[in-house]
Amino acid sequence: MKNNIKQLREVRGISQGKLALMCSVSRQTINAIENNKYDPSLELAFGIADALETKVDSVFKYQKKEKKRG
Amino acid sequence: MKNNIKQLREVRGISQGKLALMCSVSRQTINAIENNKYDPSLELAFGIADALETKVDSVFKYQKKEKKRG
DNA sequence: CCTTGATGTCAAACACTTTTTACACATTGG
DNA sequence: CCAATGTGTAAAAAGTGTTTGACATCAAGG
Repeated sequence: MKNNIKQLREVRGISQGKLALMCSVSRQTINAIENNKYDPSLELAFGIADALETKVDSVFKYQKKEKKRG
Repeated sequence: MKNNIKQLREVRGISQGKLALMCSVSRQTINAIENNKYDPSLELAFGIADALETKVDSVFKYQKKEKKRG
């Protein structure tokens, strides 16, 4: 799964912390998702898309699962 | 979160079991999601949308969280 | 009646997501 | 220097999603 949260965030001038507030999650959660540590829950994916005024399908793109490394 | 998996499935003549196979998850998982026991992971949401030849935003609609009852 | 396929439900176990707390570095401005 | 803001990272604990195995109901057909 890849996402363009960072780009969408930056053109809107929203920090990770602000986006976290808008989605009611921790700043670390947004940071981890942006950096592909893990995928958000479906609910949070909708929250993020909503905060960025776009669609889930526009923020996230599915791609074959990448195996986790060490 | 609500979804129209059942309707999308039925117009395509796909059973819960078949959809489960297409998504590589158990039949119970599809059943539980259809019956709003819980929301799928984002990855599975994409898998379901894909199997039903539509978009995540078309299959699932976000709505205020419903508190769990005993 | 018996079998088969589709659906609904439960519980235990396991894997993954999220929170919390804490520390690090860079930049901006007093 | 010191404070504030934005970002990256880590570990433990809590919460959520998924699998497996089991059992129940309903409908269709031998």
